[in-house]
Amino acid sequence: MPKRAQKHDSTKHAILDVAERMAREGGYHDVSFRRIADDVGIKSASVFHHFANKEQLGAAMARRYSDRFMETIGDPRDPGTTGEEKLARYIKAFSHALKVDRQMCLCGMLGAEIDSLPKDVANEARRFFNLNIDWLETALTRTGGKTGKKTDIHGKALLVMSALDGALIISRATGDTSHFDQVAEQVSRLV
Amino acid sequence: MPKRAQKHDSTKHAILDVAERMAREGGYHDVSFRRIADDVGIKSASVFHHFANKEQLGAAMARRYSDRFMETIGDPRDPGTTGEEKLARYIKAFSHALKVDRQMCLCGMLGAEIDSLPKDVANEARRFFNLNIDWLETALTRTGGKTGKKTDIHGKALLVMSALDGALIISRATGDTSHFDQVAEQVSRLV
DNA sequence: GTCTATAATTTGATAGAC
DNA sequence: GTCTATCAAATTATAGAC
Repeated sequence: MPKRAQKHDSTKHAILDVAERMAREGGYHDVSFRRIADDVGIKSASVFHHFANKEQLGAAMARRYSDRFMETIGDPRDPGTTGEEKLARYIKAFSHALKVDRQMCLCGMLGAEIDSLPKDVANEARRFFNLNIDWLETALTRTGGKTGKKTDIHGKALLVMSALDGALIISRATGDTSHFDQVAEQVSRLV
Repeated sequence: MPKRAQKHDSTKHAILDVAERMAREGGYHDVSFRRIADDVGIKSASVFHHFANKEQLGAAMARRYSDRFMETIGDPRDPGTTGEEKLARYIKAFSHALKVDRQMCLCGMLGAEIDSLPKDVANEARRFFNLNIDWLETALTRTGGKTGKKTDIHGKALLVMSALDGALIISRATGDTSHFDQVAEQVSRLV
């Protein structure tokens, strides 16, 4: 039977949850071990038992976010759904961040900060964007019952992701979630 | 003749320059009085002579950025240029941030951080977005020789700004400036 | 796995001399 | 307008007991 270091890993999860919330509100530089510890209900020294340093915590946080995001949007090759339905699902993931989480997309935030991030954190942010572009290119390959041109699809993927990330920022900055909806509506009509 | 507190205001300008660069790289929370002072070549106590606290420095920085940006993009009612030309100029301003400054749009960064910003800084960021949306709506009112529908124009303004701010993030995160160009090309064909 | 205690550094900010 | 000196608090991080 497999050995396991801990039963539930609940503290590590809780740390990542709090760190993610902080980063999605104020960015990587606004994440603090003390405040994480306070929120989780432990001491900051205990956080270092789970993550060697802030860079590794940041990288784990970004990696977990990316993995969860990719799982949410599903398989871009799923033959059971159309390109339009896949795009709708992608838009829904951003909408969820805005309206349910009421936070930025973590990697959108990290992307904006990219030049100031420790190497491992920056790499995880980069990975998120590359995964998203690939996913969108695959999902948008066939829309309207037709197979599109590769360069067009690449451009559309970039536009979709740019518009949604930007719409998150604008909606949150203006405090008007309908701004996101109006962008999303146009994005979904793009394909 | 008008009294004036100082001749050139050069230190104040230098402080704002450095603060802006720091904020556009790492966000508001990564701006530090000590590091500003080091870069300018003064002591951190001297920075407090020009700005009472970090919030006021941040607000002044955002205000100056907005004013400069609006001046760069010009008069949206200028009868000498078409809506298409105005949009091209708007896109150019974002392109300049990416390729010349090699930094984020300051207010795009502050917009992402909005929930974690001191009140005055957040208000300046909000002002930037409202000014931009208004500018775009005015500039895009007449394109292709026709006057568009108000709701369409509002939506287009939001999409243009969202896409460009998002494209800045994606291009910087992936390290590929052509990603911005591909988004910009589609945005300019939108009108 | 969590704690106390602590180190070394950085942070925003103030008082007061020049 | 800039400086020295200083402060209280916060930061990342470590050592070692339990």
